[in-house]
Amino acid sequence: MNLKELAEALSLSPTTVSRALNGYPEVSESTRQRVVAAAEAMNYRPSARARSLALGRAMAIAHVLPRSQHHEMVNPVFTDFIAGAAEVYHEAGYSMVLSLASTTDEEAIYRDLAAQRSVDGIIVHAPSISDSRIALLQDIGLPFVVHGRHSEGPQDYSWVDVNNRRAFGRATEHLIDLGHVRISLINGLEDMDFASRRRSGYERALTQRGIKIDPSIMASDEMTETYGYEQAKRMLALPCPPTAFVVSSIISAFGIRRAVEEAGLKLGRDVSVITHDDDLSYFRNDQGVPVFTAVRSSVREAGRRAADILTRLIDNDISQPARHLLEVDFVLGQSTGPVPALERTHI
Amino acid sequence: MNLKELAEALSLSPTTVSRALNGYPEVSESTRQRVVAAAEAMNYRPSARARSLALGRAMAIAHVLPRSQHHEMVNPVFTDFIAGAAEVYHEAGYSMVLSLASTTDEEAIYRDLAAQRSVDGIIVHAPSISDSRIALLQDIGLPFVVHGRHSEGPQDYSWVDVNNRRAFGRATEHLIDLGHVRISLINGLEDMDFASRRRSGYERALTQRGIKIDPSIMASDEMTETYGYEQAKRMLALPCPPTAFVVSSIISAFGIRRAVEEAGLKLGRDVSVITHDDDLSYFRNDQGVPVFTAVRSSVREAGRRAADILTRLIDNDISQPARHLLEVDFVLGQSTGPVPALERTHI
DNA sequence: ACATTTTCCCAAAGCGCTTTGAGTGCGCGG
DNA sequence: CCGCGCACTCAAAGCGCTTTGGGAAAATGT
Repeated sequence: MNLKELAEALSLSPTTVSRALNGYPEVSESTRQRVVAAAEAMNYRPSARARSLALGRAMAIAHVLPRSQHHEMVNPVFTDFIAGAAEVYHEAGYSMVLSLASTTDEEAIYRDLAAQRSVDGIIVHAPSISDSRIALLQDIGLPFVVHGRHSEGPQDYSWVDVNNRRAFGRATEHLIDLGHVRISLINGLEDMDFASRRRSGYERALTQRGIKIDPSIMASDEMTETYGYEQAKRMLALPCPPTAFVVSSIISAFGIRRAVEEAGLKLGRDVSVITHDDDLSYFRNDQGVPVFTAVRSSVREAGRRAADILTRLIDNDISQPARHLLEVDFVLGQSTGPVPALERTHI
Repeated sequence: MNLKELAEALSLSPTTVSRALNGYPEVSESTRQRVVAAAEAMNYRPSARARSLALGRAMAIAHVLPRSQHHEMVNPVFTDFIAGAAEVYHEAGYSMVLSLASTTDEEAIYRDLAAQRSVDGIIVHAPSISDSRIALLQDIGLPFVVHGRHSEGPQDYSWVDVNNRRAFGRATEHLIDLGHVRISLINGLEDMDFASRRRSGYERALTQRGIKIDPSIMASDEMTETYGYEQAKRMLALPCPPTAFVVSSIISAFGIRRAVEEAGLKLGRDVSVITHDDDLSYFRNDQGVPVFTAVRSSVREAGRRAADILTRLIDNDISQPARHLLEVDFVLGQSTGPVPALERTHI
């Protein structure tokens, strides 16, 4: 069923039918209703391909997810980010196309997307510290919004990010307030911008309070459960083990929890943990007293914001780049407590 | 840069350029190379929209993810499934479009996708026991592959599924072999087909070994960490608590682990757990001796298989519906052991 | 030398929609 | 009764590509 057939069935011209369906004033209300009813009855939908060809708009937005070459994994926070973004797209009539990119063919993928004109805009995920994609996209001239930021390179672009530096600063300070000195950082991959900001917040807090930064209790990798476990296990076996951990992901925090308990210690008493909490739908940390003390920021909300900005950018509702810095909630859970008395003497 | 401009730049007709780029034999090798080189140099890519309009193929595949109304959550196993599927699509030149559907507008979404001809095929996720989408899609006539199956309704469709019944039968039998009698089932949502099959495997094993099925130690819900925790906590407080759990998701298994340890018990000694393990990239359960004894089947592999079947279906490489039943690996981990002596006398 | 393939290239139509520019038929005032 | 504006409707062009059906030049056969 295409427009022409529908028009014939109605004894109208395609022009009139098209105008009727798109609500143009040139067509009388009575025929408009007739057309709409017929379209409904015959289950007619305009072909998205033809429509977007004529309109010059794809009504689609691409999400390019980097696939880490180490574990070939896709970061699970994307499900929630995407769920948030999808709400906005659905509302605005956009569809979402997903590309997984190994860092090698990434540039080619962006160029293709732009040259093929198959999408109207792009959401950039997981920017690294000096991410070449941003300059590339500016060069290409396709609207885009970054989930996160990059520290080095052009700054006049739209992004939605968490105040990572402050969040990890606060987390670290809180642990210091509780008397902890040996505070470990279990962070994401070193070249990710968010990881670098978190480390900077952590280091600044330590330095300000006169605590020396100790690389032997800092780690950086893909944030899996196993990673958290292994690092915690290793560090707890050190001659002078950490009494607290600041962690970049609740998933790794679970791994730390496992290592702590395996060592016969108790979370919140013998060892404290503060984690970043993306408020993942399948890892809610908000029932009663949360399991983990956490700095929390909903990644789903970030998805909504990013999608909202991007659709506006495409519609030319806004011309200036929009930045959105989300502050975290500091939620007190069961995983933190004062440094054990025994340790205090250690200092 | 479009085809016409490129053709003009080369002093050739659009026809010839198109044929050259698509490797038709009617154009001489020398001009073909000239065209390809120019296209490369001028960074020309055919417009996907125009191409698919002319070709009648969208070169796109839709994944429709149901969004549960309870928690508005998107099942995190999708990231891995999608990662697997994306590998195949990339190879075959397809792009992937994602739709999140609340169960209410689901039917409309499928009809739209079909009528708009914006995709060439669909992957159906998370089928319920009698899933109306399958009959709907057959009716519409769009190629599709189901990740999972449905038990009631038409059977002549393509699917990729895990042998859930056997997997959970084996898991349950293993626990019985270890002397367990009070075996709990922590399952997914009741109306999901996979959950029903798993329950059936569990119940059959119990029945065959003469153990009564006890609904008070069976639960069914969205498989979050919290859910596992809460159910385990509740059940461990029963007058006659379970000594073992069969669990549908490693995420919930972590919740159970938390409840077990909070109760001062030890996994694998006091309480046994066997979980289904999708081999998620961020929850690897395969380092050294796995944390959990598990029935494992890579959901990423399932994604690859489903995508492979779908692309073949679209290309008419296969005409018959293809079914693919994946068997699980039974991996022995640290979370299982013989029933505690104390409990044995309980029987 | 001419007829006949073969090789290479092109003009034009068509995919299904939107949109421009141009009619129709109607009621209205003069 | 005529001409004008208004309210509707339509034919046709265009979006950027593929593909059909030729056609001219070059290569081959006799």
